[in-house]
Amino acid sequence: MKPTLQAVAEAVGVSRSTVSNAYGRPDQLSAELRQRILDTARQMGYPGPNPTARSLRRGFVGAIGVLFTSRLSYAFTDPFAVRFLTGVAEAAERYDSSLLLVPLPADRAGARKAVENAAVDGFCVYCAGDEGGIIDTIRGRGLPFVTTSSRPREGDRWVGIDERAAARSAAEHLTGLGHRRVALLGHDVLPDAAAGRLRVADVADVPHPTTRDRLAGFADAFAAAGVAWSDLTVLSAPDNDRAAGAAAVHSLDAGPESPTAVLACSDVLALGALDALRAAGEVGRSVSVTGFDDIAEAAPAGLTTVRQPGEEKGRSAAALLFDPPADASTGQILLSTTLVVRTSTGPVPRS
Amino acid sequence: MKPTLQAVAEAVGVSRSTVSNAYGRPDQLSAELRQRILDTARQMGYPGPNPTARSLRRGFVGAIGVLFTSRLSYAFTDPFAVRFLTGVAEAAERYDSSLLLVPLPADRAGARKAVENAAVDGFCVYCAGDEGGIIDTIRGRGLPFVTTSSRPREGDRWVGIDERAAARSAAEHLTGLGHRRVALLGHDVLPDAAAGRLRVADVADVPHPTTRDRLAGFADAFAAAGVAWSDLTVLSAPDNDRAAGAAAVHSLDAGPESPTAVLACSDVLALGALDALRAAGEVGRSVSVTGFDDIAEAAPAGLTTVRQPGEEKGRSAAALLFDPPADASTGQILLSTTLVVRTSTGPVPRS
DNA sequence: GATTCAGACTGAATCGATCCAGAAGGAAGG
DNA sequence: CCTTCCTTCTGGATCGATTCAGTCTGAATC
Repeated sequence: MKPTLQAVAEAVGVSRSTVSNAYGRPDQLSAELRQRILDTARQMGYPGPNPTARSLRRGFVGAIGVLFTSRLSYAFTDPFAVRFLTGVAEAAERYDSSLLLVPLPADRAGARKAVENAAVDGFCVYCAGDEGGIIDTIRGRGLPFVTTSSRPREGDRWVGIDERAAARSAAEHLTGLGHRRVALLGHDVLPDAAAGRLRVADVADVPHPTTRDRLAGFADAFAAAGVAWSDLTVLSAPDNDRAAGAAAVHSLDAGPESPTAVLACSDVLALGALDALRAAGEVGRSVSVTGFDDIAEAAPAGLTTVRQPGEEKGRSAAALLFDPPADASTGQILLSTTLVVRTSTGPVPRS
Repeated sequence: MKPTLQAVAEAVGVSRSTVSNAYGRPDQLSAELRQRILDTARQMGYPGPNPTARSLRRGFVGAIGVLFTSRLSYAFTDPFAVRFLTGVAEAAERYDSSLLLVPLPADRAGARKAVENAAVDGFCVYCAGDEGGIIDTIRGRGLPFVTTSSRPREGDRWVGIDERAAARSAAEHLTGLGHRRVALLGHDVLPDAAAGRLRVADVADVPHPTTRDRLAGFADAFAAAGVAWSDLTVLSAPDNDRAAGAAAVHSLDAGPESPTAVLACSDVLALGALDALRAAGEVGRSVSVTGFDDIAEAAPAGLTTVRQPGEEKGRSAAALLFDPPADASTGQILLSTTLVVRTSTGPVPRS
């Protein structure tokens, strides 16, 4: 068993307070005594104050929690999530804080427990529409938190983009090129829905807020161009990855009535769409594709997409947690987006 | 202030133990009383047992630490490190444990402190040759740990590959194709060395164990083919990323005596090498390139490389931590590697 | 010589739970 | 009726530190 601070105190013949001070407040004791304490401590194999006990007494932990809506191990496979995490990590480094990644079990009760048991000073929540009442659980613990969901509650700290306007800009690019018959591709557009083509009565029915907002933004542009929501094809992918995007686009049957463009809610889905179109022989961009995020793979693939600052998002979220704005109304950071036009989009081919 | 367990106990009129049991050991009290306790707790806004206090008393935390040799935010930019982390996360999910990512300050003392202050039950150390005495600090705390460095100490838990043999296989592929004049490309080959071409008297001088072993493996194959270490060109990149790899290869001057192949110690460096060669107009693989790791970008780029199982490495490391082998001698897991031949390598062009 | 003051160190209270030996009460067994 | 045995609940010890109000000592000030 490792010795405790108490044991060191006894060995040196001083009080516990003094040993504690030797570690945490060097100015509270003479240099010689401090050295003597540290020496015997080392010699006894005392590893320094127990972090847990210290946290308990001090009332703070020195770590912030990061919560992902999806399974934790999936989060790492999503390039944009990784960029977010990179930003959070940068901030954590600067503030000398650790990052606690908390896996959330799929069941509501389990997720709740996981959040309640996390020893942290606050939370960064990545892209949750408060599925499973996570946010409420955090609030219940009285811990500060920052979300990146589309719908911040009044007074909550938040960092994000104008999802709807950003999506609209991509769609307007396509309407400008003459596209009217298009497919919208999102992840889990409707709950429990099969993959592939879907009938969605109303955009408001889409449960995931980010997907909903982006689809709505797409729809805005097409409405302005005279295309009704009901005339848009909606494709759903069961996962937010390349393969699922490809599979969804495969479900479209080719033909004179098939879409001239695919607007995806994320780059990974868009890249999948490109894969599928290439496999189907639709070379030379007979079908335009747009993505969202501008991940690293987008540029080499020539994907036209909406760029949002991933690392910046993470950095800002963490910063908002570490030094909270004096005025609560300053707690919402809106980041800007840019449409990046590459080769994956072009005018409607005359058939 | 949030109420404590004590406050709930008083409100219900029972002892603290009973409230504690209501949360942690439902079988220790009647169902009705338990319900009554839980109800008043909820109503009082009691968020459940304080995780830190619980950890202190119980003596375990429910989180494992993950340590990276490099800056934490850099780790996320390295695709192979992310795959490792994905594997660790998978295991953590299965074992209901959280992951504490601890940023290590650059200075030795700071790094030591960071490790000492981490509230965890054990550590996974990614790719450290015990820089800064990290391993010793962990050992000093008496915590279990798993390393992935090339040189495990007797009895330490470890998961990794035979770096030297794996590297040798890549080099043998090239000697088989007739290459004799080649460049070896690694990250920080010598301490404080300038980027680019380097004189390395002996492979043993390379400080980073992984780089050292891989370079040694390359050298083995060439030695067998009659090429001495001193006849090999060594290139050093200041960072382990694509840009640095490209820059290092740029420093080679073209000419009849220039290398016919570049053997990189990682895929990102190799991809950078390809970038540089392409930029220099060396199209049609007049220069062969090999990488190491087989990250996702390797296949689309046609990069010949040594595949090592990234997620598996993380998964095994975490598993080794969560359920330690009964027999200490079983604590070393050697994963296998495969040479994946793609289009980036070919026979020496006849000039 | 009395007073003040700074520096060095101590001790008890505290952080918020969990654990364990044991008490109280009632049911079952002989 | 007395034992034995459960079930249910209690109280105090404990986990390993930090904090803060003091105490003590010796030097400086007037």
